[in-house]
Formats: sequence, C-alpha cells, structure tokens
Amino acid sequence: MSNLKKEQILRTGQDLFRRFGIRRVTVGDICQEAGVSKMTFYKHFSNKVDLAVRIFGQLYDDYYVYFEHLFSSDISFEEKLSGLIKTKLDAAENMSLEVVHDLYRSEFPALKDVFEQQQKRFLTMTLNFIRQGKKEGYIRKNLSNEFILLQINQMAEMIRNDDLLALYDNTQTLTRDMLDYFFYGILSGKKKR
Amino acid sequence: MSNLKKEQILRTGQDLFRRFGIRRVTVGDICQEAGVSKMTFYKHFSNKVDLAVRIFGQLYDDYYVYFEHLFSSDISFEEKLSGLIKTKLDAAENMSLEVVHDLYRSEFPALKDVFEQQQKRFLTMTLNFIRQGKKEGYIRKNLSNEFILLQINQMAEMIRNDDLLALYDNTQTLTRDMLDYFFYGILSGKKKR
DNA sequence: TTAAATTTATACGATTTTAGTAAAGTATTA
DNA sequence: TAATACTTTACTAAAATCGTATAAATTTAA
Repeated sequence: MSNLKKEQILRTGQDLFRRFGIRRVTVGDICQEAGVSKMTFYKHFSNKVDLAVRIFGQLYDDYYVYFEHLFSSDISFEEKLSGLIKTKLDAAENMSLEVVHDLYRSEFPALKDVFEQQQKRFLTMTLNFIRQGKKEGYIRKNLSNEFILLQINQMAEMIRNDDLLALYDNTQTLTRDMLDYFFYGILSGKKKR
Repeated sequence: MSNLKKEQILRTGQDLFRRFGIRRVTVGDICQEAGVSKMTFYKHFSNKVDLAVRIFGQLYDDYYVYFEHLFSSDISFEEKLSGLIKTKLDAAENMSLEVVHDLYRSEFPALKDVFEQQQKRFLTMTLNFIRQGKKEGYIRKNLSNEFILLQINQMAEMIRNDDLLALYDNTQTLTRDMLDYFFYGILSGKKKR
C-alpha cells in the first residue's frame, strides 16, 4: 500500500524536525531513517518544506480540533482552562527550540505563512474563550485579555527555562505549580477551587 | 583576553554537538552561536573535527580523572561502584543519540580513534576495579568480569529506552532501580547493604 | 504465471551550502 | 605608537544536497 510509505515519511519527518529543526535535516536523512528511497519521497512530496508544511499544518489542526472539543465539552471552566494550558505546555515541551526557531523566523516563507496563520486561529479561539470566561464570571473582569494571553504564552516559554527546571524533579511538578499560580492569579473565585 | 573567545567556542561546540551530533553542525553554526567570527575559530582550531576531538577528549579525560579519584578515595566499595554507574548513566543521558552515533561509527576517523582509545582506557580501569572488588570479596567470584562489564554498559544503553522510561516519572528513579537490581545481582553480600 | 504497478538502486548534472583563506579595517591594550 | 585580537567582507574550491532519469528488482493483482 502506497500510504504506508507515505505515513512512514510523515512520521520520520516529524521526529527528525522536532529533534533537529528543519534546516539541519535533509531529504536524504528522512529517506534513510524512514527506509524509503528518494524517488518515493518525491512521489508524495515536492520538497522538504512541503513535507514540513503538511506535518505542522496537520499538527496544529489536530490541536485546534482538540481545543474546540475541549471548550464545548461538559466539564468545569477550570478544567477547560487547565486542559488548554497543559496541552500548550505539552506541545512546547515536545518541540525542540530548533523547530520553533525555524517556524518563527523561518528562512522558509511557505512555512512561516502556515505558522502565522495557525497562530492567528489559536489567538482568536483563546481570546473568545477568555471573553466567555469573563462573561460567565469565572475570570476576574479587571484583568485585560491581552494580559491573560501573555501569561499563557509566557508559561509555554517558561517550560524551557533551564534555571527554572533545575528547581524541579520533573516538568509535571513545574506544570502543576504554574497552573496553580495562574489560577490563583486570574480566577474570580466564583466556583470552588 | 584570547581565551575568553576560545572557551566560548568550546562551550558552544559542546552544546551543539551534544544536541545535534557532529555531522549536523557546521563551523558557521558554532561561530554564530558563540558570537565569534570564523577567522577566530580557525585561529584556535584547524577544523570542526579538531574542535570535536578536543572537546570530547577533554570530556573523557575529566571523567577519567574523576573515576581515578573516586576509586582511590576513602569510601565503601559499594559507594564507589554506585558512583561509577551513576556517572556513566549521567554521561549517557547528557549525550544525544546523535553524538554517540557520530562517535561510534564515525565518518570522522580522527574522532573515532580518540573515542576508541578512550574506550580502552575506561575498559582497563573498570576491569581493574572489578578484579579488585572480587579479590577483596565484594563481588561474587563466579561472575565473569566480561559479564559484569556487559551489565554496566547495558545500563548505559537502557537509560535511552523510551519504553522503559515511560514506566518512570523521572530518570533518577529508574537509575535507583537499576542500581538496586545490579547490586543484588553482583555483590557478594560481604558488607551490609 | 504473467502483467502491471510500485519501489529501489544508481547515477547524474545542477544547485546550494560549507570550508577555509585573504585582505582591509576596528578596538583595545601595553 | 605599535602590537594584538578580533571582525567584516569577499572570495574560491570543495563538498553536500537537490531533484530527476533510468533500469533493475520487488510487490501486487489478475
């Protein structure tokens, strides 16, 4: 089956890109690691950046679907917020600094476009979630939306701070502390904690 | 001061090599990351492999000196053995698979030589330690030295087994369990555990 | 078994990246 | 002032990588 090889390439690409970023990985690397010839690679993808676009596009789409499902599910507001941040932290942890660097200030325009577009989607979605949280009285109204967004993104970066990580045995504990701190800071105390 | 730049290059090289291996890192990468021009790089090192040889040579030398100090220090045999393995595990953990790959089946002969030579030194040293442990009655005599060596090296590889790691919250706990298992297996029980 | 389809291996020229050097200029220090 | 250490820019040669063509090998399906 043709899709077996294709999926193998996608898997391998994701693994290598995550670990080393996009610049440091060659098409040859991917083929060798995936056990696939170069010809089959180019049968499915037009080049390395195309592969990366599809991989990370899919990855962000998955996250997006997950968040939509999370926000509309029948759990407490606090659990939704916790799920949002935990997933963000998890995503941040699984991306090497290299990928993020390559995605952010990408030398690859096509990739940069995808990334910025997805960022916008997430921004809108998260802002809506915050607004609703305020409206329903879960989040203190005197905090600006932008400040809260900043805090959320700040956390995703903090997970990479080695000095901070050194204080903890594992990232789970750090995550717990950050969530705790965050909740105390923004939640209105309307519901029991 | 000239050594400031040189040490900066060494530090950066070690960091990049550990994370991405030697093949994936270019001289340009190192210079940029170290905030140093290419000319100064080539003033101190003749090329990338030369840099790698010096870095990993020094690294192994440091370990060697540490082990010599450990073995001759005034602590129990069990503590020495524990120190040996913990350090081995620590070293294994801090090396990405990439470096190990590049060092082992190196496309860089000069590097391979250094690596194999250092391996020999450690082998001899560790074997002597095992022999002495047997002679002094700490290690069960019916175990072959080769088997014990194999077990020690096996542990260093196990720390990279993802399936195994998934069972543990952190590597420290895994290390503890492995040490425990190892000690029960080889120690004679001459001294209190 | 045979025919068709898919994948691989190899080879290859074109392109890009990297290596390593040269020259000229800046900043610091003795 | 002279010397030292470093940077910037530019450059060529070498090496790596890209992307494709081809024929052989393998797999799939009829």
